[in-house]
Amino acid sequence: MARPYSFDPKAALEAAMHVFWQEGYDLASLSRLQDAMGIQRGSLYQEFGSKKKLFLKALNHYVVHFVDPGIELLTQSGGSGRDRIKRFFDMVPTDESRGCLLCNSAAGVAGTDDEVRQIISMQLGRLRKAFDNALVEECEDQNKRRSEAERLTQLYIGKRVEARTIL
Amino acid sequence: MARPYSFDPKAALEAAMHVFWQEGYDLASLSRLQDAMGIQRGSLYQEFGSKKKLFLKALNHYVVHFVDPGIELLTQSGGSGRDRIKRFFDMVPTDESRGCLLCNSAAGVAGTDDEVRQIISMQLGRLRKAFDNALVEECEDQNKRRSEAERLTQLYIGKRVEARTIL
DNA sequence: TGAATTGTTGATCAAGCAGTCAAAAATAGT
DNA sequence: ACTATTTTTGACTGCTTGATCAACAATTCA
Repeated sequence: MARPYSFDPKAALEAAMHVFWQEGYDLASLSRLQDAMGIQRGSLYQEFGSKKKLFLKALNHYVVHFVDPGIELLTQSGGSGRDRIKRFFDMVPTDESRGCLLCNSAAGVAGTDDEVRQIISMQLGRLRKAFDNALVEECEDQNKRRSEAERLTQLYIGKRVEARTIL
Repeated sequence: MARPYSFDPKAALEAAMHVFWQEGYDLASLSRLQDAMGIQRGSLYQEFGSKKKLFLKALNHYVVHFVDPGIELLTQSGGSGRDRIKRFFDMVPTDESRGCLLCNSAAGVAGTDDEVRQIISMQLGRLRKAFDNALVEECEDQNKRRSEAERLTQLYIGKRVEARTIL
């Protein structure tokens, strides 16, 4: 027995994700966010608590929708490991001038917020592990495999950050 | 016939560079900058014009001191190309939690400021060209060389951005 | 010494920020 | 229709931001 929601929290979160993706954490103002989300200030705070909490949920939304599919591709068993890695990099957009929210946040807000830093570190760790998994067939040396997975992770980050510099 | 400077502009610029490096363009407030530079607001504006102009000069200072030496190493003729590339990557710090100002700016302010974007793009282009130059002996195919130079540039960016996520 | 010139200072400005809150609106149960 | 409960609204708060400016200090040249 209460007033029902007039907005879809998932849709609002997605809109917030795009603002953070486009403008970065610092430049994404509450005014800009509430405009994009189509809700008022109070509703935003009632639903999400704070700007940082909203960002963390938006980041999680991004991971689920844009990182997990890649990790799944690397982890599932269709084709050889090298093949899956090739398909992964074929999927990486090079014309997305916003880059990758995870990588942008690594180079940005992760430097001043320890909680964000840990989350980014953990998510990049998942990607590294997925690369490692895809290399398991062709490389038995655990150390070589680890360092190759590391290289591939860095290559992914580099590709997406560099994409931001070419309009 | 006028009052002389009471501060060293080069030293002030270097201090500003470190603030931008540590905190990023947006979070580097004028108050924080003038504290680090040891000068007052008015002097800062008289000498550097605006926050953005100060940043551009600080970025240039960074390039001269931290990027150019690497480019020189890749370009000069000591040892084989592969050897110079190996030495280049041996020099890349992996424990610098601030990462690289150029890469941080690519993932950050380059997204909202076109002039910055172009400068970063140009500087990364210099690095790519230096890699290409170092590959000239061992690879005659111009296309393969270009794409390998691109890979190495992306690897550099990835290494330095990833370094920011591990304390 | 005094006038001219330039650097330095710190108070001040409007604008924008993240976050709060009391009042209004919309529902469900009685 | 009335009450209880929850959401929504937008004005408001105190604070920080980048930038400006008039008064003041330090120097050079005459």
